[in-house]
Amino acid sequence: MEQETRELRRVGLKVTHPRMRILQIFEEEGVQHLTAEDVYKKLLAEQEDIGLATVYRVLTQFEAAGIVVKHNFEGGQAVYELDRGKHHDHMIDVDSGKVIEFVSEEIERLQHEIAARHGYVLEDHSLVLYVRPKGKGR
Amino acid sequence: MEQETRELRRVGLKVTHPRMRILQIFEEEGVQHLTAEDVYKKLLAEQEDIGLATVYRVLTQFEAAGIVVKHNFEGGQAVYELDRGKHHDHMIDVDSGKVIEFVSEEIERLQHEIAARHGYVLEDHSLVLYVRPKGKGR
DNA sequence: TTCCTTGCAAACGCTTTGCAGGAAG
DNA sequence: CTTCCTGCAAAGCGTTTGCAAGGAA
Repeated sequence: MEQETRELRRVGLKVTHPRMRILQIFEEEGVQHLTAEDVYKKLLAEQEDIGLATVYRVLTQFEAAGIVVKHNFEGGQAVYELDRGKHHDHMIDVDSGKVIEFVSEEIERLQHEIAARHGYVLEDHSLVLYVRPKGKGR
Repeated sequence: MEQETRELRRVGLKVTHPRMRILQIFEEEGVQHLTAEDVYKKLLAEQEDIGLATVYRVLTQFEAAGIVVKHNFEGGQAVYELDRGKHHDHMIDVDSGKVIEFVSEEIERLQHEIAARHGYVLEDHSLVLYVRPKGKGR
């Protein structure tokens, strides 16, 4: 409560009920990757009367403020996760839809190298591995 | 003409005018990455009376047939390119929107390694580097 | 003749926006 | 009290689909 209030003030957003509740949802244990609709449904389940449009607006503001990171994985819906500061890429289990995070300094390094080799500076990147549990053939 | 006809027959699609023209557009010199709308506009410019819905349908069929590969880069529109057999990833110049292709055996290898380390088999992946010309600060 | 394919317009799914009332500072 | 925020409904955008007419094999 205190923490969320400070976080919102820090990024210059008014401390409103919808923003507090949405921020809290992302800070719950075990919550990692949520679509706008996931957030909306969680709010409904908690008897909150917050519109889907507001969820989108708040998530967009959170993204601009660096509170949250947005990912455009395959399949329409964008996914959001709290920005905990440490960069990582994602692996998606195509059977279960589960999202696994990973970090590879080696790949990060190679990316910069490749960009440089072509006369560019790496600004950002998107890497997603689509995987299947070992042994469960297609 | 002959070539396209064979290609369509090979994948079991009837040889129709829209399919021929769309395939030809992708085989033009210098053409690499096109959105459905890019294709549609090129057809219009050539006085072809082919609907946008048909372009989408044909591209979807081409993708299923392995004639074309679809990419979901940032920003709404999907991008298609001819599948020339050799896998590669993409680098996007965020200033000009230019798309550059590259291959890194090293990164490919690391991806398999990372998936394996987590008990998975790599089925597919998506890697896009967002870059800016060296020396042109943000 | 028999499917497959096409163009059109309508429908779709996700996201954004205009507006008027309501809350935060 | 002023400005920002919200819910609602409508609009937007890229893509898909139902339908009846038209074309390939």
